[in-house]
Amino acid sequence: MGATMKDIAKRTGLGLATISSYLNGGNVREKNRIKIEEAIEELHFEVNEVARGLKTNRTKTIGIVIPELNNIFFAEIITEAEDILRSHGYATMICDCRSDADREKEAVEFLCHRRVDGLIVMPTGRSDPGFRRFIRAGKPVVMIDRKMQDVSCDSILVDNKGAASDAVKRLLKTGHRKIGMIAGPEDVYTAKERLKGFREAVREAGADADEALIARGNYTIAGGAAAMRKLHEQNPDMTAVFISNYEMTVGAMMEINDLGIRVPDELSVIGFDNVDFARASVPKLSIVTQPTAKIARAAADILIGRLEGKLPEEHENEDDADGQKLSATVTLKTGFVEGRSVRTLKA
Amino acid sequence: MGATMKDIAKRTGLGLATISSYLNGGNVREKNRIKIEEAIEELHFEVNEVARGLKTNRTKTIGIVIPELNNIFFAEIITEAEDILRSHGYATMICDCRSDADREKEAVEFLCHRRVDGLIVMPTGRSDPGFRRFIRAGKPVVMIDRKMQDVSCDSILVDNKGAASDAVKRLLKTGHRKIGMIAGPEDVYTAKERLKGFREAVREAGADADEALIARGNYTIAGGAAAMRKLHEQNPDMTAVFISNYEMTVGAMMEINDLGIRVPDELSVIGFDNVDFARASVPKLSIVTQPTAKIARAAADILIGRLEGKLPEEHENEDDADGQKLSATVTLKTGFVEGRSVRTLKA
DNA sequence: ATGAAAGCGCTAACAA
DNA sequence: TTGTTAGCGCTTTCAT
Repeated sequence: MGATMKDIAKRTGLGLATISSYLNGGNVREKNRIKIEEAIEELHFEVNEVARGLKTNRTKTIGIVIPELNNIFFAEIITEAEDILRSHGYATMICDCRSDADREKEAVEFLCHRRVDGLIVMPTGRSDPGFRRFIRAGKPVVMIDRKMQDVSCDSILVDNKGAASDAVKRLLKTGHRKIGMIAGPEDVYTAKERLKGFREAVREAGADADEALIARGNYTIAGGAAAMRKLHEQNPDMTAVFISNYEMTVGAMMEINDLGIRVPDELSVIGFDNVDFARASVPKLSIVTQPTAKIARAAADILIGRLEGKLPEEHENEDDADGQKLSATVTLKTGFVEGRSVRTLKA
Repeated sequence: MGATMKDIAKRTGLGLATISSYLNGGNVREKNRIKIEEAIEELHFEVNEVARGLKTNRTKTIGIVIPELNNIFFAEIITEAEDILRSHGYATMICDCRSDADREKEAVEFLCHRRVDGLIVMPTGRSDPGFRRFIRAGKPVVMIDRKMQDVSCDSILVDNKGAASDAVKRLLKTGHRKIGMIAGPEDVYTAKERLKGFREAVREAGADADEALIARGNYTIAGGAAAMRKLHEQNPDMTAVFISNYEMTVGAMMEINDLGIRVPDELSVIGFDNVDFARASVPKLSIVTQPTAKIARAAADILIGRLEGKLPEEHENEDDADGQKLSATVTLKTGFVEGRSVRTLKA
């Protein structure tokens, strides 16, 4: 099958070390360089990254664990991250854990066995995904969309609270007082933050802070639809709604569609995340956007930095509490795309 | 760092072969089994898949090459395929090549170096993605959404022609005669097939077969929007339009939205692929759907079958023309989801 | 700059 | 059933 370095060595009459040196950018006499290149060409030699990985203990592979691949927000991040990582020679192993904590743990373990050099994780819920061992082994982990106090790893976050608060303020500014919110799961970090932002803005403005104006939607399409229906039933006088992720935005729009509610005449809407969907909606939706490409780049850059730059020294003594200090947290700003789904009230 | 088999051997006083046998499901005396399990537990031993891969020459890793990860159709397939593969112990390395033929080649090469055991490819265009060498090495390749005559690998297809023809027939049945189509790129297999189906149905029914009723849209949102505009301008009397993939459906809907065209009163629409989008549209879109889960399962099953079952014997003599016969082609049926975007004409 | 040799962690023959 | 040993393809001292 594939030719090996030995074959190249035989063919050129050189030693293994010379070939290896050539392959890794070392100095090789001009004459030999040519000989080697010829041999590689003729024998169709390709470095066996597996063998290299065994020897160097670095697989040049990054594991990515996500709740759902089939979700534009995550898919965009991964597309970008994979691109950057591959351009640095890193392969990407993706594990979709379908928003399930057990699968998440399995995935981390799976990737552990595969000896990935680092991990990008977008944790599903509250439970410990089990990558402590990973970190203890000195391998870098970057978390997206979640902060863990007791684990020392880098985090890439978005200003979720600010984004929600900003969206609500836009509604308030146009005269809305009875604003509903479709919130995410109680145990998800981003959902909590977004809800916080909502509450803060409502309270500050002295608008209606009735808890009945808040419905949980579980971050799914079905959840968004159900929450929309509930909000509509419980709050006949609600004039606007803020939906806090993309899937629920789709679900809510379906429900609005089904209920025959006209946007924005009867109900103003601010959604989340997907520009294309927003632009294709009738009327165009106003939405909060997240900087997916930046998130991906930040995650990939930090990971590569840790891997190739100055790694935080592996602490021999595991009970060293200082290890924590080394982790970084990047917080990115969200955006807003204006549509035609918000009505200005006369009142 | 991680414990190795040697450590387990020392700890238990057993030989390497016994440990290996245990790990691979071989027979081990009860006593020893327990000893081994204890040692594994205490030492936190985990098999090093890299070393195993080097030895067995099987990495238990599948490469997936796709045009766009950030695309629901592909994302759904990958989610499912990854799930199945992982449940069989295979890791998945994904390469997004952004619909670029050069990147596609790079990706295949990249995965080749990584010594993946097999490949799932959804080829971008016409050019040879360069996986011939792969096949020649006896490694299985499954192609999705494309057939190549001169390469012997398995293909998973969908009845694209039938799907398009069926969609058009629905329009014809409701009285439409001037039906536009937003077609995909000329060099993409699925696009060609869908266009064929459209033409066939139109011709059979004796409806208007004016070429001006066909606009190319490049399978992108922007392309779909531009094509929609063009169709609208060139065919003031067009009463229906069939859009042949998801991204273009979104784009077309945006444009329809911008142009202020009312669906279905002024224009009937049949789109493609994304049920959620269709249900969230106003009015609900009628669409052709593809069995993504089945596609993924077929691809994964065939691949695993080749890998674990009776591999087609590696032909010692490469010029054996008979190798071809062994490849399978699976063709799956599409579905249709009825919305409210098609108007029945009185005429 | 180059060669010889050891060894990464595992599997697989072969022996016992 | 279990132990011994060689070796997968590479990198990496250590000599030269």
